[in-house]
Amino acid sequence: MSVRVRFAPSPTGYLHVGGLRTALYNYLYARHHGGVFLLRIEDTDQTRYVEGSVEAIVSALDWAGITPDESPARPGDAGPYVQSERTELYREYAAKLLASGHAYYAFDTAEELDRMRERQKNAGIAPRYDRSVMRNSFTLGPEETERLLAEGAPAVVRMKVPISGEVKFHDEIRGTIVVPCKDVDDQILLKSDNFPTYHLANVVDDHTMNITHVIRGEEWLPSTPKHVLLYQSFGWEPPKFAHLPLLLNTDKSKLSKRQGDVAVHDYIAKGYFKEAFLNFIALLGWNPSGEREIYTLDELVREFKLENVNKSGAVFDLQKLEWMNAQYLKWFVENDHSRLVATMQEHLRERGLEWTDAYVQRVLFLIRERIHNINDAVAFALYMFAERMVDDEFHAKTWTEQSAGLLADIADLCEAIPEEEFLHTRIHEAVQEFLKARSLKFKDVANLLRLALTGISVGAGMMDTMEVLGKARSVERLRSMITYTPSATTGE
RNA sequence: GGUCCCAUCGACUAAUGGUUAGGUCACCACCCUUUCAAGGUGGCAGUACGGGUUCGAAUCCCGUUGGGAUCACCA
Repeated sequence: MSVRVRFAPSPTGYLHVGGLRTALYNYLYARHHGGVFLLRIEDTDQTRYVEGSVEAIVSALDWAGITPDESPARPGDAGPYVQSERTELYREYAAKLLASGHAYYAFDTAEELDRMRERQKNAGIAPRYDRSVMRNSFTLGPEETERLLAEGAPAVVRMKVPISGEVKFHDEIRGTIVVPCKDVDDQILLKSDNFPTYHLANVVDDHTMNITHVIRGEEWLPSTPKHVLLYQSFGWEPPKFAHLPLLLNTDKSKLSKRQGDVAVHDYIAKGYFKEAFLNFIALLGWNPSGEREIYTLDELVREFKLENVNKSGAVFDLQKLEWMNAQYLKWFVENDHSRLVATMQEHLRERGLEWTDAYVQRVLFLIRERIHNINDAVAFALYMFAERMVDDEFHAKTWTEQSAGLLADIADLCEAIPEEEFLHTRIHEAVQEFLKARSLKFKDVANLLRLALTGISVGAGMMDTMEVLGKARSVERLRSMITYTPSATTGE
């Protein structure tokens, strides 16, 4: 049977980076085996639904390029796999379980359940639905149950977990897992509002959608025995399970909003490349056993194997993400810069600045090894796009008695170079000649030039910077520095 | 607390019974140098602990400890 996997988020806001990794592994697994990757929206809890989150999830997936083969966002496809649109289906299946004796009705109120849990807590035992004392088909008897139902009393359907025995299943990543039935709760399957809970909907959907592999986060491991029991009750062959290690905060707890950004959109907004981001999260919990760090999506597809997925959680380390993004940045600047130039143009427009693509590209090339993220490019080299802002501290440290004279001479010397020869090699030549005549080293004027040309102490090489800046602007900046006076400080 | 999962440098990981326990990020030093980077070279740093099994254990088994997840009419 060919592989069919699904990513099944619930629409409660945004796509979590852990969710993206789960989606990615599902996608990689499907592509690797020539299978199908599906998206299913698990929205059976109407109270938690957040407007617009389905679109947010779909757009994040789209950004990453791991688009589902069939999805609710693509009308006309085999979907729609939106659970709230299939509630009738779950009710039918709940009825089957009721009929076969694998489920029963319960009429307890929220308060009664709270009290039950309170008692259990005080007695030091695990909170679990106590079938023998609560109000349900068993304690009430068939007639009373029928009467309550006929009256329309609020009722839920609970799964009837065997008293003894054990549930056993195989996890593709963790091996055999065994849990005693006595530790499995009589989970609610159908809520009193007639909506299914996750457990029922999930099992019914995975079966009816012919899902072959359930690849999901480790947080689902504890409820998997319930699911296995449900498959058995229905007489269905369960899919294969693979529970992925969690993505962790620095303190090793489950990656959460409290300790940093967890929404994929946050990282999109920060300017990370999808290639770098995918590469990075792919390697969190999985490794193809080599010493390589950089992989394209196609390469990930080719290499991906469930058996290489790790068992233990992985800390989401921003530093490594930064490094990886910088690697991709350099590569893109040198090989495929159109997207980057477009991004920079956007940032320039926001500042009311206008430059040609060709110029923007030259600046980008100039600074490509000094930034990690394309979003930093314009701010980093703002002096290339706008008037230079002089850092007064740098000025104070750099400026000496000789500075004015040196700048005047170098400005003259630059002026003498023909426009079309204003290239870094030619400028270098001229400056060296000048320095030699004065018995000076480049070191002696480097910071002065930097001050005049960029205003700040950090940046690309001076000759290259001048070439990109152009003759006119270079000369102008050198000259205007001569008469520059630092803005008056309050002490003066 | 019950149940389940997990355990190699600070972080991500490689090594599936025999390696001086390897690589990457971060950190440190040096080189390069025109500041800052980038790059190069080197360094720091790990098999949680205790028992077994074996000629031989990071690797298999048991226990301890530690961490995590989960225990809703949420997913």
